[in-house]
Amino acid sequence: MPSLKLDPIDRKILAELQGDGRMTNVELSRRVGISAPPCLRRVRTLEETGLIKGYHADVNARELGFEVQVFAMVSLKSQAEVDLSAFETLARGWPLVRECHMLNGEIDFILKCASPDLSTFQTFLTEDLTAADNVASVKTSLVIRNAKDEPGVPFEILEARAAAEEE
Amino acid sequence: MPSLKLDPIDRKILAELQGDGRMTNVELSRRVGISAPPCLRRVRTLEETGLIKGYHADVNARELGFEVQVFAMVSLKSQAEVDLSAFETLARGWPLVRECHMLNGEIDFILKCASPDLSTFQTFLTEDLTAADNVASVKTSLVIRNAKDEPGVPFEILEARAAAEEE
DNA sequence: CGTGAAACCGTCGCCCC
DNA sequence: GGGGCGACGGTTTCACG
Repeated sequence: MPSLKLDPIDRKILAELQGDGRMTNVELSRRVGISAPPCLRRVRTLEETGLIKGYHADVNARELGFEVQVFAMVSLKSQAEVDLSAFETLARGWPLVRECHMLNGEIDFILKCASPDLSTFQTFLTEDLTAADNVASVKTSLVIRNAKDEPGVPFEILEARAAAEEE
Repeated sequence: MPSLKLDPIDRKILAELQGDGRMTNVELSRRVGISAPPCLRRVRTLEETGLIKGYHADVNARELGFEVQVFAMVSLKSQAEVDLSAFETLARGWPLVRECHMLNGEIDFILKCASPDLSTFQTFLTEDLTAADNVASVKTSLVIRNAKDEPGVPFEILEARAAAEEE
Protein backbone atom coordinates (compact mmCIF):
# COMPACT_ATOMS: atom_id res chain seq x y z
CA MET A 1 0.00 0.00 0.00
CA PRO A 2 2.07 2.88 -1.27
CA SER A 3 -0.59 5.56 -0.91
CA LEU A 4 0.08 7.35 2.33
CA LYS A 5 -3.51 8.40 2.70
CA LEU A 6 -6.13 8.39 0.03
CA ASP A 7 -9.70 8.71 1.16
CA PRO A 8 -12.66 8.07 -1.14
CA ILE A 9 -12.85 11.75 -2.07
CA ASP A 10 -9.24 11.81 -3.24
CA ARG A 11 -9.81 8.73 -5.34
CA LYS A 12 -12.90 10.30 -6.84
CA ILE A 13 -10.94 13.44 -7.66
CA LEU A 14 -8.26 11.43 -9.39
CA ALA A 15 -10.79 9.41 -11.33
CA GLU A 16 -12.67 12.51 -12.45
CA LEU A 17 -9.54 14.38 -13.49
CA GLN A 18 -8.24 11.34 -15.33
CA GLY A 19 -11.51 11.33 -17.24
CA ASP A 20 -11.62 15.08 -17.86
CA GLY A 21 -8.50 16.97 -16.94
CA ARG A 22 -9.87 20.35 -17.95
CA MET A 23 -12.90 20.34 -15.71
CA THR A 24 -13.25 23.50 -13.64
CA ASN A 25 -12.64 23.18 -9.94
CA VAL A 26 -16.24 24.04 -9.05
CA GLU A 27 -17.52 21.32 -11.35
CA LEU A 28 -15.04 18.90 -9.83
CA SER A 29 -16.04 19.88 -6.31
CA ARG A 30 -19.69 19.37 -7.21
CA ARG A 31 -18.97 15.90 -8.54
CA VAL A 32 -17.01 14.77 -5.52
CA GLY A 33 -19.48 16.28 -3.10
CA ILE A 34 -17.46 18.96 -1.28
CA SER A 35 -17.16 22.70 -1.76
CA ALA A 36 -14.60 24.33 -4.01
CA PRO A 37 -11.86 25.49 -1.61
CA PRO A 38 -11.12 22.15 0.07
CA CYS A 39 -11.42 20.49 -3.32
CA LEU A 40 -8.75 22.77 -4.75
CA ARG A 41 -6.54 22.18 -1.74
CA ARG A 42 -6.78 18.44 -2.34
CA VAL A 43 -5.94 18.82 -6.01
CA ARG A 44 -2.88 20.91 -5.16
CA THR A 45 -1.74 18.31 -2.65
CA LEU A 46 -2.20 15.53 -5.19
CA GLU A 47 -0.13 17.52 -7.67
CA GLU A 48 2.62 18.30 -5.17
CA THR A 49 2.95 14.73 -3.96
CA GLY A 50 3.28 13.63 -7.57
CA LEU A 51 0.14 11.54 -7.61
CA ILE A 52 -0.97 13.78 -10.43
CA LYS A 53 2.02 14.04 -12.75
CA GLY A 54 0.46 16.46 -15.21
CA TYR A 55 -2.37 17.20 -17.57
CA HIS A 56 -2.34 16.57 -21.30
CA ALA A 57 -4.63 17.18 -24.22
CA ASP A 58 -5.27 13.95 -26.06
CA VAL A 59 -4.72 14.78 -29.72
CA ASN A 60 -5.91 12.79 -32.70
CA ALA A 61 -2.63 11.51 -34.10
CA ARG A 62 -4.00 10.23 -37.40
CA GLU A 63 -5.90 13.43 -38.18
CA LEU A 64 -2.80 15.36 -37.34
CA GLY A 65 -0.81 13.53 -39.95
CA PHE A 66 0.75 10.75 -37.89
CA GLU A 67 -0.64 7.89 -39.92
CA VAL A 68 1.78 5.28 -38.70
CA GLN A 69 2.01 3.74 -35.27
CA VAL A 70 4.55 1.03 -34.65
CA PHE A 71 5.67 -1.16 -31.81
CA ALA A 72 9.35 -2.04 -31.92
CA MET A 73 10.74 -4.90 -29.84
CA VAL A 74 14.39 -4.38 -29.19
CA SER A 75 16.99 -6.87 -27.97
CA LEU A 76 20.40 -5.72 -26.90
CA LYS A 77 23.71 -7.51 -27.04
CA SER A 78 24.66 -6.58 -23.50
CA GLN A 79 22.23 -6.19 -20.61
CA ALA A 80 24.73 -4.64 -18.25
CA GLU A 81 23.21 -1.69 -16.45
CA VAL A 82 25.45 0.85 -18.18
CA ASP A 83 24.39 -0.51 -21.54
CA LEU A 84 20.71 -0.52 -20.64
CA SER A 85 20.97 3.06 -19.44
CA ALA A 86 22.85 4.08 -22.55
CA PHE A 87 20.06 2.73 -24.73
CA GLU A 88 17.42 4.46 -22.65
CA THR A 89 19.20 7.76 -23.04
CA LEU A 90 19.27 7.24 -26.78
CA ALA A 91 15.57 6.36 -26.86
CA ARG A 92 14.64 9.46 -24.90
CA GLY A 93 16.30 11.52 -27.57
CA TRP A 94 14.33 10.09 -30.50
CA PRO A 95 11.16 12.11 -31.14
CA LEU A 96 9.40 9.27 -32.97
CA VAL A 97 9.71 7.12 -29.86
CA ARG A 98 6.86 8.09 -27.54
CA GLU A 99 7.29 5.28 -25.01
CA CYS A 100 10.21 3.10 -24.09
CA HIS A 101 9.66 0.33 -21.55
CA MET A 102 12.23 -2.11 -20.30
CA LEU A 103 10.84 -5.65 -20.20
CA ASN A 104 11.77 -9.01 -18.76
CA GLY A 105 12.37 -11.95 -21.09
CA GLU A 106 14.19 -12.05 -24.40
CA ILE A 107 12.93 -8.69 -25.53
CA ASP A 108 14.78 -6.01 -23.62
CA PHE A 109 12.74 -2.98 -24.63
CA ILE A 110 9.43 -2.26 -26.28
CA LEU A 111 9.11 1.06 -28.07
CA LYS A 112 5.87 2.71 -29.10
CA CYS A 113 6.49 4.94 -32.08
CA ALA A 114 4.46 7.53 -33.96
CA SER A 115 5.45 8.56 -37.46
CA PRO A 116 3.92 10.63 -40.28
CA ASP A 117 4.51 7.87 -42.81
CA LEU A 118 6.27 4.58 -43.36
CA SER A 119 9.31 6.00 -45.04
CA THR A 120 10.01 8.35 -42.15
CA PHE A 121 9.76 5.42 -39.78
CA GLN A 122 11.94 3.18 -41.87
CA THR A 123 14.61 5.82 -42.13
CA PHE A 124 14.55 6.04 -38.34
CA LEU A 125 14.56 2.26 -38.04
CA THR A 126 17.56 1.66 -40.26
CA GLU A 127 19.61 4.76 -39.59
CA ASP A 128 18.98 5.26 -35.89
CA LEU A 129 17.47 2.30 -34.10
CA THR A 130 19.10 -0.77 -35.61
CA ALA A 131 22.27 1.18 -36.19
CA ALA A 132 22.59 2.09 -32.53
CA ASP A 133 25.36 0.69 -30.41
CA ASN A 134 24.59 -2.54 -28.62
CA VAL A 135 21.34 -3.25 -30.50
CA ALA A 136 21.21 -6.93 -31.40
CA SER A 137 17.82 -7.19 -33.09
CA VAL A 138 14.65 -5.18 -33.68
CA LYS A 139 11.27 -6.62 -34.56
CA THR A 140 8.61 -4.16 -35.61
CA SER A 141 4.84 -4.49 -35.81
CA LEU A 142 2.58 -1.96 -37.46
CA VAL A 143 -0.59 -1.01 -35.64
CA ILE A 144 -3.53 -1.80 -37.91
CA ARG A 145 -6.15 -0.26 -35.66
CA ASN A 146 -6.78 0.67 -32.04
CA ALA A 147 -9.51 -1.21 -30.26
CA LYS A 148 -8.93 0.49 -26.92
CA ASP A 149 -6.74 3.37 -25.82
CA GLU A 150 -7.52 4.46 -22.30
CA PRO A 151 -5.05 6.57 -20.38
CA GLY A 152 -4.12 5.88 -16.80
CA VAL A 153 -5.42 3.19 -14.51
CA PRO A 154 -8.74 1.48 -13.79
CA PHE A 155 -10.03 3.23 -10.69
CA GLU A 156 -12.91 0.79 -10.51
CA ILE A 157 -10.44 -1.75 -9.18
CA LEU A 158 -9.14 0.62 -6.51
CA GLU A 159 -12.68 1.23 -5.35
CA ALA A 160 -13.46 -2.46 -5.23
CA ARG A 161 -10.33 -3.07 -3.11
CA ALA A 162 -11.10 -0.20 -0.77
CA ALA A 163 -14.63 -1.48 -0.28
CA ALA A 164 -13.39 -5.01 0.38
CA GLU A 165 -10.85 -3.78 2.92
CA GLU A 166 -13.40 -2.35 5.33
CA GLU A 167 -15.66 -5.29 5.90
CA MET B 1 -2.40 15.63 -45.60
CA PRO B 2 -5.46 14.89 -43.50
CA SER B 3 -5.59 18.20 -41.67
CA LEU B 4 -8.15 20.36 -43.42
CA LYS B 5 -6.51 23.55 -42.28
CA LEU B 6 -3.99 23.91 -39.55
CA ASP B 7 -2.04 27.10 -39.40
CA PRO B 8 1.03 27.56 -37.22
CA ILE B 9 -1.08 28.99 -34.41
CA ASP B 10 -3.32 25.91 -34.30
CA ARG B 11 -0.28 23.67 -34.20
CA LYS B 12 1.17 25.74 -31.38
CA ILE B 13 -2.11 25.47 -29.48
CA LEU B 14 -2.13 21.71 -29.86
CA ALA B 15 1.49 21.41 -28.80
CA GLU B 16 0.96 23.61 -25.76
CA LEU B 17 -2.18 21.81 -24.65
CA GLN B 18 -0.54 18.44 -25.16
CA GLY B 19 2.20 19.65 -22.84
CA ASP B 20 -0.10 21.20 -20.26
CA GLY B 21 -3.78 20.49 -20.70
CA ARG B 22 -4.83 22.56 -17.74
CA MET B 23 -3.29 25.83 -18.80
CA THR B 24 -5.72 28.74 -18.64
CA ASN B 25 -6.92 30.15 -21.90
CA VAL B 26 -5.26 33.52 -21.28
CA GLU B 27 -1.93 31.83 -20.65
CA LEU B 28 -2.40 29.78 -23.78
CA SER B 29 -3.31 32.85 -25.81
CA ARG B 30 -0.23 34.62 -24.51
CA ARG B 31 2.01 31.74 -25.54
CA VAL B 32 0.60 31.47 -29.04
CA GLY B 33 0.63 35.22 -29.51
CA ILE B 34 -3.03 36.11 -29.95
CA SER B 35 -5.67 37.46 -27.56
CA ALA B 36 -7.91 35.25 -25.49
CA PRO B 37 -11.22 35.22 -27.40
CA PRO B 38 -9.92 34.00 -30.78
CA CYS B 39 -7.71 31.56 -28.93
CA LEU B 40 -10.69 30.06 -27.18
CA ARG B 41 -12.59 29.88 -30.46
CA ARG B 42 -9.73 27.93 -31.99
CA VAL B 43 -9.61 25.53 -29.07
CA ARG B 44 -13.36 24.92 -29.32
CA THR B 45 -13.04 24.25 -33.04
CA LEU B 46 -10.18 21.84 -32.45
CA GLU B 47 -12.30 20.03 -29.87
CA GLU B 48 -15.36 19.89 -32.11
CA THR B 49 -13.47 18.59 -35.12
CA GLY B 50 -12.02 15.85 -32.94
CA LEU B 51 -8.44 16.99 -33.27
CA ILE B 52 -8.47 17.31 -29.52
CA LYS B 53 -10.08 14.13 -28.25
CA GLY B 54 -10.04 15.05 -24.58
CA TYR B 55 -8.01 16.08 -21.59
CA HIS B 56 -6.67 13.73 -18.96
CA ALA B 57 -4.79 14.01 -15.72
CA ASP B 58 -1.69 11.87 -15.83
CA VAL B 59 -1.77 9.89 -12.60
CA ASN B 60 1.14 8.10 -10.98
CA ALA B 61 0.10 4.48 -11.39
CA ARG B 62 2.73 2.98 -9.10
CA GLU B 63 2.04 5.40 -6.25
CA LEU B 64 -1.62 4.70 -6.66
CA GLY B 65 -1.09 1.02 -6.06
CA PHE B 66 -0.77 -0.27 -9.61
CA GLU B 67 2.64 -1.83 -9.20
CA VAL B 68 2.45 -4.09 -12.21
CA GLN B 69 2.50 -3.11 -15.84
CA VAL B 70 2.44 -5.84 -18.46
CA PHE B 71 2.45 -6.14 -22.21
CA ALA B 72 0.54 -9.14 -23.51
CA MET B 73 1.01 -10.35 -27.06
CA VAL B 74 -2.03 -12.24 -28.22
CA SER B 75 -2.41 -14.55 -31.21
CA LEU B 76 -5.83 -15.74 -32.29
CA LYS B 77 -6.87 -18.97 -33.99
CA SER B 78 -9.02 -17.20 -36.55
CA GLN B 79 -8.31 -13.80 -38.05
CA ALA B 80 -11.69 -13.44 -39.72
CA GLU B 81 -13.10 -9.97 -39.17
CA VAL B 82 -15.94 -11.20 -36.95
CA ASP B 83 -13.45 -12.96 -34.73
CA LEU B 84 -11.13 -9.98 -34.55
CA SER B 85 -14.04 -7.74 -33.63
CA ALA B 86 -15.26 -10.21 -31.05
CA PHE B 87 -11.89 -10.16 -29.35
CA GLU B 88 -11.75 -6.38 -29.42
CA THR B 89 -15.14 -6.19 -27.75
CA LEU B 90 -13.88 -8.53 -25.06
CA ALA B 91 -10.72 -6.49 -24.56
CA ARG B 92 -12.66 -3.25 -24.20
CA GLY B 93 -14.56 -4.85 -21.34
CA TRP B 94 -11.50 -5.81 -19.28
CA PRO B 95 -10.53 -3.00 -16.88
CA LEU B 96 -6.94 -4.20 -16.53
CA VAL B 97 -6.45 -3.76 -20.26
CA ARG B 98 -5.73 -0.10 -20.90
CA GLU B 99 -4.73 -0.37 -24.54
CA CYS B 100 -5.49 -2.93 -27.21
CA HIS B 101 -3.86 -2.53 -30.61
CA MET B 102 -4.29 -4.80 -33.57
CA LEU B 103 -0.94 -5.53 -35.24
CA ASN B 104 0.34 -7.05 -38.43
CA GLY B 105 2.53 -10.15 -38.32
CA GLU B 106 2.14 -13.26 -36.17
CA ILE B 107 1.00 -11.36 -33.13
CA ASP B 108 -2.58 -10.25 -33.67
CA PHE B 109 -2.97 -7.93 -30.69
CA ILE B 110 -0.79 -6.22 -28.18
CA LEU B 111 -2.36 -5.35 -24.85
CA LYS B 112 -0.99 -2.89 -22.33
CA CYS B 113 -2.21 -3.84 -18.88
CA ALA B 114 -2.09 -2.23 -15.44
CA SER B 115 -2.62 -4.30 -12.33
CA PRO B 116 -2.28 -3.78 -8.57
CA ASP B 117 -0.18 -6.91 -8.18
CA LEU B 118 0.99 -10.01 -9.96
CA SER B 119 -1.67 -12.31 -8.60
CA THR B 120 -4.46 -10.06 -9.83
CA PHE B 121 -2.88 -10.05 -13.24
CA GLN B 122 -2.33 -13.77 -13.31
CA THR B 123 -5.93 -14.43 -12.37
CA PHE B 124 -6.96 -12.22 -15.26
CA LEU B 125 -4.47 -13.92 -17.55
CA THR B 126 -5.59 -17.46 -16.84
CA GLU B 127 -9.28 -16.97 -16.22
CA ASP B 128 -10.09 -14.27 -18.74
CA LEU B 129 -7.49 -13.72 -21.42
CA THR B 130 -6.14 -17.17 -22.27
CA ALA B 131 -9.53 -18.68 -21.53
CA ALA B 132 -11.25 -16.46 -24.07
CA ASP B 133 -12.75 -17.86 -27.21
CA ASN B 134 -10.45 -17.95 -30.21
CA VAL B 135 -7.27 -17.11 -28.28
CA ALA B 136 -4.45 -19.34 -29.52
CA SER B 137 -1.53 -18.07 -27.46
CA VAL B 138 -0.55 -15.26 -25.12
CA LYS B 139 2.96 -14.12 -24.36
CA THR B 140 3.41 -11.68 -21.52
CA SER B 141 6.26 -9.39 -20.61
CA LEU B 142 6.51 -7.50 -17.35
CA VAL B 143 7.59 -3.91 -17.50
CA ILE B 144 10.72 -3.51 -15.39
CA ARG B 145 10.93 0.24 -15.71
CA ASN B 146 9.84 3.10 -17.93
CA ALA B 147 12.57 5.00 -19.71
CA LYS B 148 10.18 7.27 -21.60
CA ASP B 149 6.45 7.78 -21.45
CA GLU B 150 5.38 10.77 -23.50
CA PRO B 151 1.76 11.18 -24.49
CA GLY B 152 0.68 12.13 -27.98
CA VAL B 153 2.83 12.97 -30.95
CA PRO B 154 6.11 14.78 -31.62
CA PHE B 155 5.01 18.20 -32.85
CA GLU B 156 8.61 19.06 -33.63
CA ILE B 157 8.30 16.85 -36.68
CA LEU B 158 5.12 18.57 -37.84
CA GLU B 159 6.84 21.91 -37.56
CA ALA B 160 9.85 20.72 -39.48
CA ARG B 161 7.61 19.42 -42.28
CA ALA B 162 5.57 22.61 -42.39
CA ALA B 163 8.73 24.68 -42.63
CA ALA B 164 10.11 22.47 -45.38
CA GLU B 165 6.89 22.73 -47.37
CA GLU B 166 7.05 26.44 -47.84
CA GLU B 167 10.45 26.89 -49.37
C1' DC C 1 -8.72 39.03 -34.73
C1' DG C 2 -9.20 42.59 -31.01
C1' DT C 3 -11.90 45.27 -27.42
C1' DG C 4 -14.98 45.78 -23.71
C1' DA C 5 -18.31 44.06 -20.30
C1' DA C 6 -20.66 40.63 -17.56
C1' DA C 7 -20.71 36.30 -15.46
C1' DC C 8 -18.05 32.86 -13.67
C1' DC C 9 -14.17 30.78 -11.47
C1' DG C 10 -9.76 30.24 -8.75
C1' DT C 11 -8.03 31.55 -4.57
C1' DC C 12 -7.34 33.44 -0.04
C1' DG C 13 -8.56 34.52 4.84
C1' DC C 14 -11.46 33.40 8.42
C1' DC C 15 -14.73 30.69 11.07
C1' DC C 16 -16.57 26.34 12.16
C1' DC C 17 -16.65 21.33 13.21
C1' DG D 1 -7.05 17.93 10.96
C1' DG D 2 -10.56 19.07 7.17
C1' DG D 3 -14.83 21.52 5.35
C1' DG D 4 -17.72 25.79 4.50
C1' DC D 5 -18.57 30.94 3.75
C1' DG D 6 -17.54 35.31 1.78
C1' DA D 7 -14.82 38.44 -1.00
C1' DC D 8 -11.25 39.94 -4.31
C1' DG D 9 -8.85 39.44 -8.64
C1' DG D 10 -8.37 36.91 -12.74
C1' DT D 11 -10.64 34.27 -16.35
C1' DT D 12 -14.07 32.74 -19.47
C1' DT D 13 -17.12 34.04 -22.81
C1' DC D 14 -20.36 36.95 -24.76
C1' DA D 15 -21.67 40.82 -28.37
C1' DC D 16 -19.75 44.06 -31.35
C1' DG D 17 -16.31 46.68 -34.28
